[in-house]
Amino acid sequence: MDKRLQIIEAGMKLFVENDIQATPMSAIAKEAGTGMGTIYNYFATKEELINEIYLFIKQKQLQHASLSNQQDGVKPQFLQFAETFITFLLENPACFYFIDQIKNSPILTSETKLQGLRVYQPFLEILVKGQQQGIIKNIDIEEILHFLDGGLMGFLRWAISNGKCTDRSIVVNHIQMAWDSIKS
Amino acid sequence: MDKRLQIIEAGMKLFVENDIQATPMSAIAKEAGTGMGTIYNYFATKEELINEIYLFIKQKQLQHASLSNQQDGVKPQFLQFAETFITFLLENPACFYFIDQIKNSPILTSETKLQGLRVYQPFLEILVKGQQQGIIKNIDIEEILHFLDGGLMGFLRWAISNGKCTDRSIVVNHIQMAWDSIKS
Amino acid sequence: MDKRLQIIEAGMKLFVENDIQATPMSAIAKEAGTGMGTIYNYFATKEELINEIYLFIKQKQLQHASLSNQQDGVKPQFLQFAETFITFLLENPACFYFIDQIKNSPILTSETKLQGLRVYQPFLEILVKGQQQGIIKNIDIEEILHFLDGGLMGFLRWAISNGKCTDRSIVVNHIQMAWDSIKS
Amino acid sequence: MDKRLQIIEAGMKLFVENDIQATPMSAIAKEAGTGMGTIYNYFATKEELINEIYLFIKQKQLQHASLSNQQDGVKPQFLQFAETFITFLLENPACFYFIDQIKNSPILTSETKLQGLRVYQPFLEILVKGQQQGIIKNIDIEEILHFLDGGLMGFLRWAISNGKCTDRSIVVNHIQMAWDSIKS
DNA sequence: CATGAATGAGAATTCATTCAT
DNA sequence: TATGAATGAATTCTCATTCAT
Repeated sequence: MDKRLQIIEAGMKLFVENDIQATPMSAIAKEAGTGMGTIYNYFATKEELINEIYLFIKQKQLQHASLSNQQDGVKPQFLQFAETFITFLLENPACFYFIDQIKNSPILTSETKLQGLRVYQPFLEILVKGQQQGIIKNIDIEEILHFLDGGLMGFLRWAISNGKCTDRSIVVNHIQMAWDSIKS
Repeated sequence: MDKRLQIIEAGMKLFVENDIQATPMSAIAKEAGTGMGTIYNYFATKEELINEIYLFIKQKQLQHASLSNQQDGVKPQFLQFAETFITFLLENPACFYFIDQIKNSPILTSETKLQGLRVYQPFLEILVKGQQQGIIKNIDIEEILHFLDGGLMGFLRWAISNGKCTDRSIVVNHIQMAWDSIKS
Repeated sequence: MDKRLQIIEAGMKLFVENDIQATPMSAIAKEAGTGMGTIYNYFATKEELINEIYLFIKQKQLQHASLSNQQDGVKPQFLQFAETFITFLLENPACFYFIDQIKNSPILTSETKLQGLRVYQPFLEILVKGQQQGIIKNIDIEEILHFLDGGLMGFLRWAISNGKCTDRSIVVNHIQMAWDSIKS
Repeated sequence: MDKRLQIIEAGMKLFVENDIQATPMSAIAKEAGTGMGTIYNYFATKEELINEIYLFIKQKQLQHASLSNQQDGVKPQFLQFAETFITFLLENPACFYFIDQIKNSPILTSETKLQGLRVYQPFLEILVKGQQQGIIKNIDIEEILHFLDGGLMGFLRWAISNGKCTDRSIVVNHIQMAWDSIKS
């Protein structure tokens, strides 16, 4: 019924399966069970569709992460946030692959990239608090963020590609490395 | 004179400036100062050209990194290797952007990806030695590698995009985080 | 209005005028009054278009020939069939040229060639009946067929090239030679 | 040693195996064991090469046929000529395929076609003599020729494609049909 | 809103021919 | 005379987007 959602989901599926540039809009229409023109009623261009899929995923990530950040200590909050973050992507590999594929592409507008960063807002606050308390290294917060984000994505790429999605020990390992890298 | 090299360099330049799928072979020919057909005397398809550019960069990375690994301790070796690695990419941003853009694309053949991994061989040996000496965390070596690689690329993406290429302090920060994340 | 038909007819016309390999798809589009892409909505490749034109002509031949084969004797039936066959091609020289040009080309799939042979079905039946009645030489039916077909095409090539299309006497001559060659 | 001959033979071989338009000059150079440019020392264009191959085959046909036409009667001469003609092509299928492929192509110049017709000169003389003696149908000599030529080629196409090259009975059948078709 | 046939600019690739060695 | 790397015009085919129904 919700054509817009159908199109977003069909697009994500095919973009991930075949690469964005190898996925014609017609294939998305077919997968979504709509006509070609219908897509253009909701998204002005292919690029806009891609941007909207990106934001759709980011939205889901945010919902997932914000459910539980009521802990008080910096370290527990960090661990908690990292785990929910990882878990979401491990459980939604299509989301991971899409984000990984598009993250650095000029197809994303700077506005979209900016909105995407909101997902990290809770994370930034934790880091800042940690720095104030002297628990976390006194390094430019953005530098830390990009290091952690890159490490996370690299780890997930390996984990998902090698079918380790259900192996909890590697998640623990990863969070351990992440925390050790930034604690004072 | 060396047409092959001219083409590789023109390809890298344009692929990085405009995105691969937005760069027609004709543009590469023009940039390289050759005819269209000449490219196809050296590379059977656009995909082969891309694979060869990837291997060309990896080759340069390897030469750069292997210059100096005569240190004896695990930590100094690690720091040394990480620094040369980072330095090379900071000084050759086009190489970084190309690798970052193509690394996970299905355009790269598995054979190419395999050859690309050779760059990390010295690194792997350091990590293994470190684990044997109990200096480095006892985590699957591949997991560590992908975490570090992802973190490095994420950090470089940020550093290069924000014009921090010449700021030596951030390199130090990064190496610090990298080492802390894996040491026991 | 019927784009498919327009394209088939434009293709036949140009292929015959200029040779197949000298006729770009763009020229066909122009002649048919459609866009380039429209052709590819109906025919997946140039080769498929060629195959379909061949079958289109064969279809027309079949319709033309099957109108009148109610005669009873073998000889009258033979003469009748031969004449309708010749007449059709004499009156549709473009069809003749196209068939003559493509008949032995590897561009035609074996499936297409097989379907094309259906045109000769009524003819084969006449020949078989003639052999049973001892009227026709007792030679492998396929050998006879290829001799007659070759002779017919050779004759038409000459007749059409020399503007004898309307000269009824040569048709009579031809049929005479054809019949004499196979009668016991 | 004789580069010209090597090139002609390589060209015939590849044109027959792959179709003319699918055979690049570079492939011919390779097959002939010469450089690309060498071909152009002997033949100004690809078309000229094709014309020369055609004439080369016609030349061989002529030599083969003219060996033995000393018989005196019209019918024996006819049978003799037809048989040598058929035999040559059955024994040299590449020649047959090449001629069959190119015979009606606009690639052949009218001059080339004219020269090619010389092969039939002895045949024409036999036919004329036969007509004068009332042995052969009183039909335009060219019409007869094209009928016979077409029938012959059609028959050979079938015979060679179906591996009947060594089956002498079909040659006899064919000559029988040919003679019956033209005799008074 | 929904549809999908029509469109044509644009891309990869081929290959006959040239010419410097 | 022999060579084969270099050339670029020409060709097939794709696909984002439009618009009449």
